[in-house]
Amino acid sequence: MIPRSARSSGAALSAEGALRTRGLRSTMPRRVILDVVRATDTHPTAAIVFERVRRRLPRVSLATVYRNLRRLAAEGLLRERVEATGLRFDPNVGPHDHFICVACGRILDLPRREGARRGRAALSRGEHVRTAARYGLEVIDRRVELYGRCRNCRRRGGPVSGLWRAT
Amino acid sequence: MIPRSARSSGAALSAEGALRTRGLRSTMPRRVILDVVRATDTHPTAAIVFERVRRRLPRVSLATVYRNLRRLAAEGLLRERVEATGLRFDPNVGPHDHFICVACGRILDLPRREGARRGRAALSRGEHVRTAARYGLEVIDRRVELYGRCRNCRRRGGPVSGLWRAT
DNA sequence: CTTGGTGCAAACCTTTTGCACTTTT
DNA sequence: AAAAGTGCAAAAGGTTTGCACCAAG
Repeated sequence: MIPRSARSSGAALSAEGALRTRGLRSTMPRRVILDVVRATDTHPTAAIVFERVRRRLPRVSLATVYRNLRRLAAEGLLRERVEATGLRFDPNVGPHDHFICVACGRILDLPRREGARRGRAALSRGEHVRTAARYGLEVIDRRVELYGRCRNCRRRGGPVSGLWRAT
Repeated sequence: MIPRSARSSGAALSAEGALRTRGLRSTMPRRVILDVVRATDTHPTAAIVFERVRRRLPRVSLATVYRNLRRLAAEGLLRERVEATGLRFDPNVGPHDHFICVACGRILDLPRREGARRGRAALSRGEHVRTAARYGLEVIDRRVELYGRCRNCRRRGGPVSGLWRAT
């Protein structure tokens, strides 16, 4: 949905380099964890990341995976998202929204309408921000999720699965 | 933010009546649980609901509170929301968005721009839906959360607390 | 050598489940 | 009387923490 090349701001840097810029020690588990999430476009859970990291480093512990995912998110190298199924991690740290297919469960990244512009100014427009401003609220960030059916599921007329719990 | 009178569609009905309309048995714990959440505008967790229900019915169990909150949400009498801190329950089942103050943690309901209209048609407009349509996605519902500082916190210049984990 | 990171196991918390008993219809 | 709901206790996730050992700067 979002061109791969633009997905992760700073993804141009190797894991090694990205860690350096944040003053984080470059340990083997940490590098692999970051690499694994970056190779992803499905917002993996900690368990999924753990499983994949283990293929490369059979001795890592789940605790290490959690500690690092949290840390990497805190440093802005990943984005953390709370889902009904648990925590998920997104290598795309730029501004974008999500579409969740209620038939197949897939999560798609959606570009922001104002995505072309940069910084705080990008948020000065848009209906939500205007609505909030009317109440004296200062908007810093936002989270938008659309629920529906993706192109494939529409085509094959897939039903809305039980996966769709209220948002 | 949203007038109390319009907060819960169907809130005009007593808990008793609301349960009837869904074919749910009207048991004492169930009525009190619904009443407690309805008396709320802070999206309480199950634990909070449990504590308040217990003041009126000292013998209820946490399991009963969970079972009923879930059931009431499934029947559309409450709305269930997944937060970092756990499940939260919202008596406002009409379409609305949320504003979360990153300084004090308060959650405010925001009316939808198209709130005046009704049904599926209400969603046919808006930037997100248009964006999604461009990708062949059919939008059924959406969840919007704005993060920022509320009027009070702006006034007293409160800092953005550590409460603000990435969304 | 010092600081920070790691593995392991145990602890934690929130949510769910099995079962015998009670209440609603 | 049948069906649905309840309390209790135990189980089940998913995530965090304490601690002794190890590695990076």
